[in-house]
Amino acid sequence: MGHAHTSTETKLAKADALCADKGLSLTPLRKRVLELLLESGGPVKAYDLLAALKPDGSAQPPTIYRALDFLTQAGLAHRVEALNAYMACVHGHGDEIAELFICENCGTVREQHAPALPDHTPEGFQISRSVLEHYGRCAQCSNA
Amino acid sequence: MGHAHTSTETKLAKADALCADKGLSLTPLRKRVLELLLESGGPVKAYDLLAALKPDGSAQPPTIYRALDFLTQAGLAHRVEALNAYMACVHGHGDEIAELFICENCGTVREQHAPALPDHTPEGFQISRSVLEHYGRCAQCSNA
DNA sequence: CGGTGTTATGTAATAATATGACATCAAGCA
DNA sequence: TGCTTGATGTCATATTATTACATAACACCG
Repeated sequence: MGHAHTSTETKLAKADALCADKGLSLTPLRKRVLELLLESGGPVKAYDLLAALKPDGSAQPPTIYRALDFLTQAGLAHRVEALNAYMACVHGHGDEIAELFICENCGTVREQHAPALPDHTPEGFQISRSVLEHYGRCAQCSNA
Repeated sequence: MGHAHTSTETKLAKADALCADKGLSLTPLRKRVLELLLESGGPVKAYDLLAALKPDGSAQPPTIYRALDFLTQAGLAHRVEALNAYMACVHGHGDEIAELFICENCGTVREQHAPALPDHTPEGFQISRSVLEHYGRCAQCSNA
């Protein structure tokens, strides 16, 4: 099978399994939002998802924010803080944090695990969530 | 003098010097905003700054956003991405990035330089700005 | 001195992002 | 059946940020 590009369906199936494991319910709505994120392949704005979900404009903001909350809690999506956007997260990071490289020119995002960030945590501080994002220009756009 | 707590005025003077160096102009308005940030000692929301600036409500949003843009460009303040807030940055980080530890309970933020983050930068990616923020509970609040 | 360009600020309007509150619905189960 | 719980629908509104254009301040040059 190689390591090539996993299909959206496969990823959705994985998400199903993962939710089943954790006792979470990946409802049709939530699954559809995840699918939209996967199809996009990059960060997507909440209101764009909302529009994609119901092109007639009939869906209200809480719909999408709730789905996104669920997906981020479940570890199936990240919020890209500095873009106010969201993206699918296919690889379950265990406790490792996601490290994002975001091209300000073309908008592509490269994601990787950030293994073993050196620890400067103040004595006694309990981390619940970490954000590590880099902005700049990707190789393509640097050359242009 | 010890290393104890540097006064706001001292920090403002430093900011003046720093701007002079770089050929930037720390106007009264910008300086006042920096002062407000310094006085607060923590992250402050844009609209709160706006209110503090002109308690009569006469100041408009662009006023504060422009000042904040200037300060962040000048390296005198950071935007705390995941809070949509801003805080003064007294120590000029050279090229090192700021690492923030943000207590979700009491709202305090501890800032440090993040020396030598291990480099996972994709080949050719040019970083212009990095965000490293940790959310959780500080020592005080963990115990409580 | 007057004109001209540049940077900073003022002001009005509106866009973009996000949440609160309450109603409804569907599934599981006492 | 009726109750409880979790999910979704819907309306209203709060919060955060930008666009566009007007004015002011100030240096520079003729």
